[in-house]
Amino acid sequence: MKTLTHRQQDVIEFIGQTIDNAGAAPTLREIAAHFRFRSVKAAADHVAALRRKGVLAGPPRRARALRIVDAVGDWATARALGRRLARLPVYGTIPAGLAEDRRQEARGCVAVDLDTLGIRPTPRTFALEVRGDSMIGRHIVDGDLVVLEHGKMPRHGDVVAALIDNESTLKTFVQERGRPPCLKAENPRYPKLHPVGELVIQGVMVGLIRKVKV
Amino acid sequence: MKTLTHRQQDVIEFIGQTIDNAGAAPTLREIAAHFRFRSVKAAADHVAALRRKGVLAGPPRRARALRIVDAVGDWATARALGRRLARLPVYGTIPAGLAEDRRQEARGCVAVDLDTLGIRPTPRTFALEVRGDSMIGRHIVDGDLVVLEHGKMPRHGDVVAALIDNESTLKTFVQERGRPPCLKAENPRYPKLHPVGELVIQGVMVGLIRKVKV
DNA sequence: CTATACACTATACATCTGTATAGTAACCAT
DNA sequence: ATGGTTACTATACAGATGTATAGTGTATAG
Repeated sequence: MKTLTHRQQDVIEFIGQTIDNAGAAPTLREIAAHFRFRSVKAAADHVAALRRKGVLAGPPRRARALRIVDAVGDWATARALGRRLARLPVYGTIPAGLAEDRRQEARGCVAVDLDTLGIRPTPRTFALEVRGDSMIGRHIVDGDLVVLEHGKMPRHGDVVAALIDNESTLKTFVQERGRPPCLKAENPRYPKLHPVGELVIQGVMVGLIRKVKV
Repeated sequence: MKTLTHRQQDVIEFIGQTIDNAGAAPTLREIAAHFRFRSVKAAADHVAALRRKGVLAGPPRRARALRIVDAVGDWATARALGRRLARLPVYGTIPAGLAEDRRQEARGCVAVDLDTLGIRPTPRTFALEVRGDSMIGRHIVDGDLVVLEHGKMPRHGDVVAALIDNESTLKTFVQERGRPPCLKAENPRYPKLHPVGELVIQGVMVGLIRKVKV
């Protein structure tokens, strides 16, 4: 990675501070005003250079859309940006397609501390309210809120949400060598195996939230 | 606090998600596009209403400068999305006194959506990282984060944190009529009963957060 | 019935914002 | 000396953006 000049470090530090304080990146003119540039181009040049060096990102031509790339390096700005929260849609049952319009079928929302759950804020992350005790063997009980990530490759032993008979159910993903993958319910009272072929894996479990009834 | 309409909750939820995903608040036209408004004014009206109700802030006439009034502050109740969030201290083991100095011994912090967990934001609410499987019978496993409320009266069957041999352990609170209350471990491999008399109940479980190792 | 809040459509406008062109000046390596 | 990078000034412009005016329809409360 290319190193940043002193001036460039100043600029990216100001951008980071503005993001932390104001919640949004500064405009080029705000950068220019802060450093008393008489020309916006000076700020634009700096931002362009920082983009070129890979420490700034974001779509072009968009106001306040600058994002600081979390870089590892000497200059990495020590930004203590608190905890990152994501607001995930909660489903009672996941609609079949899991397309764009997820929000409309969502039952509500849950704010999740990403650092605590150790997950990245994928737009395809969602929560599912568990019904029944088919996963009691994995200590997932009725009423639990399971956080799932869509589009992730399930591995052997992962808990997944699958669409069975037009209903979302939690199952354990079983993949033994030389055999086709199956789904297993973690409760002796439930049918043990389902073929995976015709099924749709809607998400892989990454976390769980339980509310204790008081 | 004025309540938000359903539509307003949708709008602020979208704003929050955009901030989380893109790093910057959406413009009025982006909001309008997302909800398929044919007029920007619809989005402007919603934002104005959310500003009036105190859940949105930020300087006017500035692009992407919307901020959701932060709820993750200290113990002061605030709201994001009409949701109240609290930042709870996490302990590996609860210090004996459970006095003021909790933050210093705290291992970390977890932001919790109070509405999801259905708890009130008591300053005496905290989290405990579970070690061992003494509560496996209640489907609490090693590594789980148990949210507890201090000072609450435990009732029969509640899961409580108790100080035993200078260590915090989770137990089930047992109170049968005509007998003194006891503590019970939910694992046959553990001693079943403890007298309550000399013990200190440090908190009553109100919620649980599980992180799935990936 | 009237008034008020809500949820919009349609159009317009001043300003904000990113980007561009055309330079100046200092420094550094070849 | 020559070309390249850095660090700016000055001016300009198209499109993005917040805000405003005018109006429609639908609830809900007094």
